[in-house]
Amino acid sequence: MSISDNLRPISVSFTLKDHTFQVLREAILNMDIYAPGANLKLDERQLAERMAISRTPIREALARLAQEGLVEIIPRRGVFVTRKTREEILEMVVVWAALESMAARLVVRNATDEELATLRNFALRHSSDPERAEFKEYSDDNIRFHQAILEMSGCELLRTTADGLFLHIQAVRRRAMGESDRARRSVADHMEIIEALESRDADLASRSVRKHTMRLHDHIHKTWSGLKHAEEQKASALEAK
Amino acid sequence: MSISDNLRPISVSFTLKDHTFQVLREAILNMDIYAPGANLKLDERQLAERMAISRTPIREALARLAQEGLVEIIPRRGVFVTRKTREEILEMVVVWAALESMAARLVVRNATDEELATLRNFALRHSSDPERAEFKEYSDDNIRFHQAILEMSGCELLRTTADGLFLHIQAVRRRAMGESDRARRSVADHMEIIEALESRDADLASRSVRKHTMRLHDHIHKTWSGLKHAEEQKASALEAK
DNA sequence: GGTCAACATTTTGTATACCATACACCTGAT
DNA sequence: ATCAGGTGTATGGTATACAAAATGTTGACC
Repeated sequence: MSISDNLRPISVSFTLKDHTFQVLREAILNMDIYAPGANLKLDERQLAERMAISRTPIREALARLAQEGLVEIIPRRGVFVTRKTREEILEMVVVWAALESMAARLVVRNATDEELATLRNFALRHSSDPERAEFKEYSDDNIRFHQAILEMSGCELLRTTADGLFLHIQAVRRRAMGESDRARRSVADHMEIIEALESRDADLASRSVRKHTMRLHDHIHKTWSGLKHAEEQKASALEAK
Repeated sequence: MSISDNLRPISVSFTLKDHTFQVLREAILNMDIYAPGANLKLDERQLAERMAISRTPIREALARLAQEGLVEIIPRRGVFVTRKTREEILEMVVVWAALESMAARLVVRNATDEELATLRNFALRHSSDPERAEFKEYSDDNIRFHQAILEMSGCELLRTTADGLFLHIQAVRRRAMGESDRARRSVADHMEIIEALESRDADLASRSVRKHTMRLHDHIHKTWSGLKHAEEQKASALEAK
C-alpha cells in the first residue's frame, strides 16, 4: 500500500467560490441581523485575509449572496447585510404562506402515514405545556415543523424557494413568539394543521397552513409599527460603517 | 445655461458587473434554450472579448445567473445554460401555481375595478375566436395575463419570485399551447378566473388560478414523457461543446 | 472657532497574469 | 490496428496589480 492511496483528492469539484458562499451564508444566518448595533458592513479585504484567500472568490460569492437577497451591493460603497423593512417582511410572510400552503396539498397526496406521525410528534412535544416559557427551544421546533412540511411535500423547488426566505422568517418567528398569546395560539394551530393533513383533506390542510401563517402576517402588520423603513435603514447602515 | 447642465452623469451607480448581468440575462431569455441544437456553452473569454471588457465582471455576473438558476457552473468545465428536466419543470409549475393562486387572493382584496377591467380586456381579445391558430400572439397575451395577476397583487416579492421561473414557464406554455385542446381550454379558464376575481371571492379566485395552472401541470405530466432527464442532458451538453 | 478645500487613505471595481485541470491528440508498444 | 500513456492546449479558478471613487484628515483662510 503506497502512501498515495491516502492522498484522495479533497473533493472532485471544490472551488473556493462555492465554499466561501456557504461559509458566508452560514455566518450571516447565525448572526442576529436585527440586533440594533449589528455590524452590517462586509469588508472584502478583511474577509479575504481572514479566510486566507484572495478577494476574487469572495467577490463571486458575494455576487451570489446578493442575488439571493441576503446582502446588498452598493457600487463604490460596499456590501451590506440587508435588513428587511417591515413591508418586505410582510411580503415574505405572504410568499411563505403561498409556498407552504401548496406544500400542504402535496403532503396530503404524497406523505406516508409514518411521516405524518413524526410531524405529530414534533407538535406533541410542546402541546402538553404551551405556557412554559422555553421560547428558544419551542421556536426552534416550531421552525422545524414548518420546514418539515416543505420537505414532506416532495417538491424540492418549494423547499429551496422557501429557503431563501428562511433566514428572515426565522428571525421574525422567534421575535413574534414571545408576543401576546402567540405561543399558545401556535400550538393549537399546529395541531389543527396535523389533523387536517391526517384527514387527507387537501383544501382543509392548505387553508389551515395559510391561516396560520397569515396570522403571523396580521400580527406583524398590527404590532410592529416600529420597524425602520427603507430610507432610515440606508442611512443607519451607512453611518454604521 | 451652461453646457455642463447637460452633462448629467450617466448614472451614479453603474457597474460593468450589473450591466453584464442584465445583458446576459436578456440574451438567454431571448434564445430558445429548448431548441435541439442550441449552443448552451458560455465561453468567458469570448464573452469578455465581445463585450470589450475583462473576464472579472463577466464571472461575477455569471455567478449571479447561476444563483438564479439560469446557468450552471461546472467547476473546471465551464458554464452552461441550464435546460430543466421534465421533473424540474413540473416543480416549477407547482411553485408557480402556489404563487399565482396567492396573488389571486390579494388581487381580490387590493385591485380596483378598473384594473380588473383591463384584465378582462386581455382575455376578451381572444375569446371570440379561440380556434384561430395565432398561437404566437395568443400565447404572448396568455403569459401577460398571468404576469398581470402577479403584478396586480401588489406584492412585489410574489412577482420577483415568479420572475425567476418565468423564463422556463414561458417556454413551456408556448410549447403546450398548441397541444390537444389547450388553447380553447385556456380561454375558458381565463374567463373563469376573471369572473372569480370580479366576484371578489378569494377562495374561488385562488382555486380557479390553481386549477388552471395545475391543468398545465397534468398536461405536461401526461404527455411530455420525451423530455430528457438529468444524465442525458449533461451528456449532450458536454458533447455540444 | 468654524468652514471649506486639498491631500492622504481606504476601499471597491476592473484588468491581467499565472496556475491547475480536463480533454484531445499524438506516439509508441503490443 | 488498437489501446495506453504521455504531452500539449484550451479554459476555468485564483491571485495580484492598478485605477477610480469615496471618505477622513489636516490645515489654511475667513
